[in-house]
Amino acid sequence: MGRLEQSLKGEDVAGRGDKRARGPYVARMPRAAPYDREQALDAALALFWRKGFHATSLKDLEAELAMKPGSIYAAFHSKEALFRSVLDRYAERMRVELAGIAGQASPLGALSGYLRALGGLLEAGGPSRACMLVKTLLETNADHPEVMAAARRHLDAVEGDIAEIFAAAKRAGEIAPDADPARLARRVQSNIFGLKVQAQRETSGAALRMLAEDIAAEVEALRLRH
Amino acid sequence: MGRLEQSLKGEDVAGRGDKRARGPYVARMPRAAPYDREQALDAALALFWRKGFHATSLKDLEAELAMKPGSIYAAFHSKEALFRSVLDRYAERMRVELAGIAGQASPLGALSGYLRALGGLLEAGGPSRACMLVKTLLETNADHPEVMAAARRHLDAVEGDIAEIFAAAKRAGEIAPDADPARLARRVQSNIFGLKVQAQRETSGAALRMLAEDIAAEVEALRLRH
DNA sequence: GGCACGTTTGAGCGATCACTCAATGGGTAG
DNA sequence: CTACCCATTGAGTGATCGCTCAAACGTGCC
Repeated sequence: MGRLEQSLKGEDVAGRGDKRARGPYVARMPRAAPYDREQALDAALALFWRKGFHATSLKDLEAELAMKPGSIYAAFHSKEALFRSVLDRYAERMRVELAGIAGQASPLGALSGYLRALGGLLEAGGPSRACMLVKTLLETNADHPEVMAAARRHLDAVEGDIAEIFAAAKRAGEIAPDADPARLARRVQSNIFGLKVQAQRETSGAALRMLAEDIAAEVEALRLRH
Repeated sequence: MGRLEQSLKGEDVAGRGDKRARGPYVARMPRAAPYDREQALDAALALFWRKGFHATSLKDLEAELAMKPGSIYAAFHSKEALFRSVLDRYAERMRVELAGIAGQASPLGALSGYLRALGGLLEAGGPSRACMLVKTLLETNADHPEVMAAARRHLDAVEGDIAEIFAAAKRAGEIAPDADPARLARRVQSNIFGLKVQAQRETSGAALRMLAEDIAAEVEALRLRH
């Protein structure tokens, strides 16, 4: 189990009470948590994704999570740690999407379909059009090395997932046997980066759909003719 | 003269002394400014480009510009106004680069050469590998609407400049007469966005060069065969 | 009911934020 | 040289930052 999944499983279900050392384990039902950790993380995700790390204050989080500062710190340790948990959550969801593509009968077709669907990004509601990993990569500097490292690690993992799609396409005989999945993956990932930045500009939906169409066509062009 | 150029000319050369209303103009040589405005703007550009708007504090600026807070406010009015001046400066320099391409005998060749050269981004020193306009677009929210609007406006202008390159290529007979410069421009701009984000990840220089090669080849593929 | 336990609370901590203004001092005109 | 003018100074403004902790409180066990 990778670090990513591990942290997503939720570093002990109710992560509080880890400040003082405790005696031997006593079977006792602790008080039911009056907040829903999953729900709180989702709320934090929406907030951080929309506003970014620096522009999100604890006051914002208190309001969005409906938690007092003490509770937030007991549950998540610090603003930065909460952000990292949220970033893990975001990356994991993105990876689940991509893992579904590699499993399809036609990985290449599924990928181009996924890319074409990104053309509708402006219509889809959500905290932000841009990729949270990219936003984090661009706004983070040496002052928060662990956040930056986490973003890079997640981007590497996503790139690997895309490479796996191409590997599957190769196994299915959809693309040339000598194709380089890693290189193709980097190219596709760059295309997604670029498209999502364009979506953040809020240009016309038509322009975005054309762009997605171009990108999807580029992937389809890899398909071998029989 | 566009707003961009106007603001770059430097909203009155020594922008101070505009606080109190003055009497009729008196010909008098003011004291020579003990700081160099151009140099200060360059220093601010490097700092803001590297750290972003939110993560750059006035204290950082005081150190980098070697100016005291009062002087900074007298010269640039506010942190946000200084940032906008700096963003204008950045965009103008980018546009100068692009304008040089459209003027070449082979605009298409010059463009693909420019793109291929982006493969060396990791070796080139500089405040950041990523595009400052994109960084600003992604980190800015409704709290700073004018900054966000400025970033969008500059990105539109840059896209227009790239479209002009394709228009020039069309006039030179390099690409198909029915090619759509606007669509091609958006595609190339997205490619640049994606590549610069990849550069910010600090992946290997070899991978970046391959990516730049792929992007340049895509542009060259538009060339008509004779 | 009463005790023990641990979570939640929220006022408030010191630090830092963007920013101001009375005082300073260097330069020019006469 | 003296007088004046204005750009520069930098200590200090109130607000907000991320964060803490003693007190209040709800829950399960006896």
